[in-house]
Amino acid sequence: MTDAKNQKRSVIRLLRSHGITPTSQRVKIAAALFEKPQHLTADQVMLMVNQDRKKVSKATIYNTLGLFAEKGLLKELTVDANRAYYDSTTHNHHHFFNQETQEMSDIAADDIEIKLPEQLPEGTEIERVEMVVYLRNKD
Amino acid sequence: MTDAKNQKRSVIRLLRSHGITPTSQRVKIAAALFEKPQHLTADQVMLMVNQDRKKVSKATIYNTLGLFAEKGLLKELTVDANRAYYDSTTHNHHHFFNQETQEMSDIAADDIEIKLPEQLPEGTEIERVEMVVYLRNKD
DNA sequence: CTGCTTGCAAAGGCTTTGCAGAACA
DNA sequence: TGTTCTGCAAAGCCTTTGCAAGCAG
Repeated sequence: MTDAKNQKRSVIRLLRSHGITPTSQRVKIAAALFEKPQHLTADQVMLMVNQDRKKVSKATIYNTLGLFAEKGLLKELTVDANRAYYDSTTHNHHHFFNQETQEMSDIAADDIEIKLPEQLPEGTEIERVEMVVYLRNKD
Repeated sequence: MTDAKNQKRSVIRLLRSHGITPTSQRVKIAAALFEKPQHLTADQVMLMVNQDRKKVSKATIYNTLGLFAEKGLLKELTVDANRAYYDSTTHNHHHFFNQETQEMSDIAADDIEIKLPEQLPEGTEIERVEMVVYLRNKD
């Protein structure tokens, strides 16, 4: 069996295991996303997925990214007020973001240390912690 | 002299000290913002400022908030993909953000501890660090 | 078959911009 | 008087939504 077919199968398995019906569009999007750890905007996903003849519509890209995030396959990041970024790696970690180049990279878990406050506002609990180190180019 | 007049004078001084020509609209906006530490969206500033007869236009609100942020009077926060928040306190600190209520609050500097990575991506330097603890209501 | 998905285009929310008139220095 | 600022409306960008046609189970 070819590698491509194997990859497709494992993507389908991944979707099913998260309660997502694997349509051809979703499989195509998932294959692009989960190929490697990366941080992508909806537009970038659109470009990756629409290289060939069979196009996936913008609406479906957005709906699918939203669905994947909701089902825990992706993490939506709030690093840039102008557009959403989706992280194909969902384990807990943080980010560098270079605003000049729009490039994001991960901060390895053991390169950072955060001691959170013990006192939270009345009646609340932590949902998640997002830390972003904004960078600029030197000189 | 009245307190209101004194407050107006100090706002004008503040603007001038940051190289901003104090027009009546800017003074009005600044007076609302710097009354106390707070986190406001453009819309909220609009509401605060337009209680009385003399209205400030939406364009001017946006332009002024952008100008204040550029001149270092305000800090623009990226906590919510849907809208920008402006923090009237610019010293370095972090935030709680309750997504259900849209409420933000400060995390006191000594309630938190962050050890940043020593290794930054090639050719970059840190511009700022933004950490947000996203909250949900308990139960 | 019956419901879930897709694609298109239109609508929506926040923010920026072009430009003419008003205010400032 | 020359420059800067304001307000209005229009435009822009990213994202969501309504709906008819298509596909999955």
